Amino acid sequence: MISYLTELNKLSESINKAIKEYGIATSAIYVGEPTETSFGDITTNAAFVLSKTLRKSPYEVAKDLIEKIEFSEEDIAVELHSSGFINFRLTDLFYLKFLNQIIKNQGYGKITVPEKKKIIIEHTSVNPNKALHVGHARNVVLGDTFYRLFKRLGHQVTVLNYIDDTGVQVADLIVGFKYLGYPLESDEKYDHYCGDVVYVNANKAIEESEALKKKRGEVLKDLEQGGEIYRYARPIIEKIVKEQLKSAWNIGARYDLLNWESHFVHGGYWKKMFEVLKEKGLIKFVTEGKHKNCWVLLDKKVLVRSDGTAVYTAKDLTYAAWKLGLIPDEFYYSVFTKQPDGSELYSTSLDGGLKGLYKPADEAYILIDQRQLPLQNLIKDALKALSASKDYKVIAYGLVALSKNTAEKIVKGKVEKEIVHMSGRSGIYYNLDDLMEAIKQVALKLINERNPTLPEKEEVASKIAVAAIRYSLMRPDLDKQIVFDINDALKLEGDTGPYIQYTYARASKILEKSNNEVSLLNQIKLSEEEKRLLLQMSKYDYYLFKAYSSTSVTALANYVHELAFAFNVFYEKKRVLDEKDSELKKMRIALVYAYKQIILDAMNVLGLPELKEL
RNA sequence: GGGCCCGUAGCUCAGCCAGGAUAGAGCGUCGGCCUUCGGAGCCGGAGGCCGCGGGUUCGAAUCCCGCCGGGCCCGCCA
Repeated sequence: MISYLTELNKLSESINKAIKEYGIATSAIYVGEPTETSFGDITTNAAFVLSKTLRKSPYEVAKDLIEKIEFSEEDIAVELHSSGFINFRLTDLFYLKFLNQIIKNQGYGKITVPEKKKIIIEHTSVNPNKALHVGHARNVVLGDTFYRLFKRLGHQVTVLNYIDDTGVQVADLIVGFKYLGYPLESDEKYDHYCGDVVYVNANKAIEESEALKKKRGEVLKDLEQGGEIYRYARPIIEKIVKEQLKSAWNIGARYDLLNWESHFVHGGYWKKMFEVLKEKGLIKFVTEGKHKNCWVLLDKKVLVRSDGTAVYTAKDLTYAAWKLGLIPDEFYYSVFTKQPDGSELYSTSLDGGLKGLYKPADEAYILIDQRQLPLQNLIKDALKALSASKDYKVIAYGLVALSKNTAEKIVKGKVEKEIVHMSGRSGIYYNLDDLMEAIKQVALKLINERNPTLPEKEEVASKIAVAAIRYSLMRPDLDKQIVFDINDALKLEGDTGPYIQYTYARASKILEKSNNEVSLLNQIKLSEEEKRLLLQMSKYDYYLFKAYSSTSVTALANYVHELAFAFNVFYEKKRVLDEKDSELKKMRIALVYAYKQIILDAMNVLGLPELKEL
């Protein structure tokens, strides 16, 4: 394998080896990208770190150290900077080998972690009583992107979606249908109808009526017990889930398994969990104080009330433990539906189907918004105490709120606050399907202006919308709150998903016109733009691993944008097809070919749909 | 009362984890590139006490402490 990362690792090793000759225990030696590209491709601050103990200037140390570092001069050139940084540059020969490798492999090649793991990732998990809004979309996009990343790195990944079909939100909806007379059918998309009309109004009515509150309590109890009302509700819920899935599929997501909360409840999983917790001494029965007669987890959180019923966190904990195989799996599994990517989506079941379909995971990831972090960390601590070898990983992200502007459009009136939080209950949210449609219309308009003869405009516009939505939701750092503004969301220029798709289309067009005549190179002569593009291309694996080890796709998305930018600069400055020098032309075709392979690979990881033309 | 996150250009954000070389993008703005392998592009200009104060250090946007501003969480609820 020839890549930036492999060269970086080799250098890092040999720098550390060279430092050992000084007999100094090293810590925090940086070997990596320099702050500015003009300094080189790889840099190290080793001389600064050593200068303290050696009592010499960084430059003096670097001058000496540089002689001790071993590397292949074929691939790397070294430079000593007057500041004391040692900078390395990849050579033309390195790039020649790198290009040929891609041409031979017809792609970047295998990028595999040293240790393949069984990973479970849970995302989406939206209450099945309404449509997905842009806040849920952040969860779906991040979850699906991590799934794609793990998969790309060679892990065995299972994607779960948890359906809370026994909660209050569903109970509200059922009250609306059963006692408030809302019709069971509608011409509207069903999840929109249920969320926008039935749930919002039912909730309002329930809050205002003690009698309805009592009814809701009965519904809730029946859902838990799997009685008559549960059987009435089940088909309604399934219909909503199917619509929610469509919205998620539309932006490129897929799942392996639906976990129904009712199956955990009716299957008695909490009782099993309770026994495990008791046996390991993680929960204690409290005999006095404010938690008298309750069972408390890790001296922090009540899990069983004084009346003997379990709190919601108990269900969360049970589910988490099940993922890691800490309680036995007694479910049956059956096919719920077929997905657009051709795969089958399974569902848990209590009566009939396959058994033991899913093996416990080594690592279980869950995507949550920041508000749930304290609770999920508690679960993480509890699981750690149950089994040290298993890893429960929480990926928390900032909330998606609405800008004042956008909120005013939804409530159709004045809004005081600069930022408005979405709320399914009060009907303040921007639905994902609506966003898709709005961006699609903008894209369609652009296509009609710029490329009116393009075939399958609708489909192309959809793919542009997917790229725009996914990129904008994965690009900000996880910690950052996103203030969603519809006017900003409709912009398709600059640092966006479509920008990246566009460079792929440009590369595809050139290759198509060259009749795809790509062949291995014997020599190489590179301009600044070409070298810069190749450098970016060689860094692909470096950023994939970085995204995995830091559990963040921000830097990866950023990198892909820079890669696309490097291609655009090359494209502006150098001609490919009308280049007179045949060797140069051959080299540039190879370069474009390699770019296309890598950007496509990257787009697959980020879930940006491929477009040969737009 | 206790805790978490954010604060970098007019706006939206990278960079902070592993301190180091002139703090970078996008949008907007002003100007340039249609003799176009497709302009959803490229090039340039203007625009920064990196929230404030202190500390550590030869060196701080980055680490530590305090404050200010914004968002959020903390029930035997779900």
